[in-house]
Amino acid sequence: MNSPLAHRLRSARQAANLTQQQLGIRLGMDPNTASARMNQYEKGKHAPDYQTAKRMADELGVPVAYLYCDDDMLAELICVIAKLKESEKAELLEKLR
Amino acid sequence: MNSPLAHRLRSARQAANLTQQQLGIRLGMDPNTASARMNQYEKGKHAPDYQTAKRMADELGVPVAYLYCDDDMLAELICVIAKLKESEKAELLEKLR
DNA sequence: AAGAATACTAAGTATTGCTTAGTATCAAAT
DNA sequence: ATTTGATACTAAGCAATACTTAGTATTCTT
Repeated sequence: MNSPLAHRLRSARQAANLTQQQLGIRLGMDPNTASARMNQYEKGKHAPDYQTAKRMADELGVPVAYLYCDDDMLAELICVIAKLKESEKAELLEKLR
Repeated sequence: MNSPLAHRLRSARQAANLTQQQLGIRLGMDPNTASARMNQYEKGKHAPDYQTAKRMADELGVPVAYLYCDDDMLAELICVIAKLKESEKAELLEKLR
């Protein structure tokens, strides 16, 4: 089993309409290495450390947990739920348990 | 910002009533190194690769995304939602968007 | 077809995790 | 109170992995 981060990253980056290099630069990477690094993450060749993954998630407007979620439906739910207000999340949690 | 994995791992392991070594052995680690490795993950000294995190999550009965979730309420929601049937998850997703 | 932009890759170097070999801490028993 | 056993934890060297470099491949635009 390999990490879902590669595919989730790609789909979120494309949804945000950014190139691999553009995204890397926004994350604070050296412009000379941003392209190669981001491509390696997106092709699943290497894995970013957590801090980098968190910055990617923030920049792309998805929860960081989304990048690591191996279940497609749960991944979608994570994205939708993250957009709720705190009070709505609390309410949903109450209802579910 | 440092990884939430350390704390999430600890709470899930304690909930499962396992020692660090016991859990490591169940994940297929060499019994001689299981204790040190698991402790390093739990103290946040080192980060496991995804495959190891996935095995930890499976063994502890939580979704792997939970280990990487930096938002407490969302983390709880992830655990609760993962226990729903597929049809119930689909229904919830429909309702939320 | 040419040029520019984007995506991708091999290989060496830098960094990080894993193993080893212990020490620290706590609980239970004597 | 001391010993014993179980659990938690740590430093340091070795092994594995990510990052940088220097490009090539592909796609898009004109």
